[in-house]
Amino acid sequence: MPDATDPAPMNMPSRRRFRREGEERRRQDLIEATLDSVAEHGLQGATLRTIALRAGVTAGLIRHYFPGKEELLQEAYAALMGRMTEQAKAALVMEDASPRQRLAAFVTANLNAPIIDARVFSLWATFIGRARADPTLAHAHREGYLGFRNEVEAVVAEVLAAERRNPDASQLRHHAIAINAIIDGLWIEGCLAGEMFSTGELAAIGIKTVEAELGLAPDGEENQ
Amino acid sequence: MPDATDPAPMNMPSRRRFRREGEERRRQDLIEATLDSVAEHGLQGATLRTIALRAGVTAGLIRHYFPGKEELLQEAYAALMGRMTEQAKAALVMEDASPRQRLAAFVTANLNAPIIDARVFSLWATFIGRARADPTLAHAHREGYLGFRNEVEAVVAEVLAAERRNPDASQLRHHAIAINAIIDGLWIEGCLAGEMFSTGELAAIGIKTVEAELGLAPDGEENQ
DNA sequence: GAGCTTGTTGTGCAAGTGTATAAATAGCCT
DNA sequence: AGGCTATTTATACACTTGCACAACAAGCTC
Repeated sequence: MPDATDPAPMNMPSRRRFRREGEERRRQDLIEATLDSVAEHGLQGATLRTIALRAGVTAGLIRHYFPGKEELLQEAYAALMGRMTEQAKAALVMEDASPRQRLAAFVTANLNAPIIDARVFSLWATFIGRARADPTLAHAHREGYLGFRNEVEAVVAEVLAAERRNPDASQLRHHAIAINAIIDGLWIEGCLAGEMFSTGELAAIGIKTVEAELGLAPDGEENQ
Repeated sequence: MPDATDPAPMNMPSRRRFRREGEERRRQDLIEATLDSVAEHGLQGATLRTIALRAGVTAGLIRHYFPGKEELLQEAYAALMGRMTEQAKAALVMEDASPRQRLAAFVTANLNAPIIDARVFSLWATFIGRARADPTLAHAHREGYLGFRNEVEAVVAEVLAAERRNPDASQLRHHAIAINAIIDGLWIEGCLAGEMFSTGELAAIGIKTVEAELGLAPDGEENQ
């Protein structure tokens, strides 16, 4: 009579099968699995075993690619920020568009998917919450923030130049700070309560508010 | 024969001395210690033992006041949000002030200490990062956010009424969303990079941006 | 195909986690 | 002062965590 307690065939000692992936591919997968784990369970829930399970490997492998958990998390955060700013800046390099149109496109890009996304926001908040205690994170954020704000300031300068206005450096800086705040604030609202806004509504509000901040006359297509 | 393995003096059985504090006091202390721990070490570093140490008690006591760690964290978050919104709203109840002045005071209150504070921001980010996975946190945030936005919308209505403008509900809502975003965005900038702004600078930018959003004529004290 | 490199697995371990519970004592009531 | 009770301490426990390491096998080179 066969062994009823053992559901598996007799070849017990067989190890788990595996494939050798390229180094870059594995690192990428592990980073992605890390971001998924953090987004879903927070930093405390993102254990090496959880991450490994999600990446389809066993926990021990992580140590083969990263010195420790700390470094894995840092690389994951860097990857996240890189992706976000990259997508955001992409809207700025449009050819054949007036500065004002480029600014509007920038705002629109930042206030729609995939930038407006609950998962991304959750990750951002989780990591940024540790920035105060972790100088590495703080520095990474500072760089990203200043880069972003400088982009904004550059477009603003072009927009105002096209309007034949001549703001001084201080005014320019204030505009950049304010516009950055508008985008960030609406981004948060959209990520946290996305279903309260219809499609494109946040972008429309954003453009209107930014143009009001810059003192631009309302566009021809809408009045009041 | 005496126990030679015991390095301590003979009066061993002495326990740690303690005082019995009132229930409300102890709960308050534990919540504060929890917020401190979370702000300093993140959610993962906020262990029961760390919290207890900071509160000057032993870990076991926490279970006497809270069913579990989860509930302690939830109460801590509620306390944090309560304190923040309370301080913010306080600026709105000024007597003998025009709506426009009250709005300006509201913006100013939200863009200075103690609302602008790296520790508070760190806590906010840490908790809000878990909102997606924790319905309790999500609900608490939603309530706070809507309450805040409604306050803004009410003042905006008064301000515009005083200016003899007659916005419809949709315009009012958009103004509230935008102003909320401006405040939130500047709040983040101030918390994360406070030393980049001079005192009162953020509040000044905030007021100017908000008034531009509402289409208010610049105040008499400043031009351009 | 044989052999070698190294990516990958599996197991083990010490430290730390939240929770449970028994033992002690501070401080009120009489 | 003496006792009672609830607050507080202290210890135990089962479990998880990050990390270390030895065994293994995938897939290249010859």
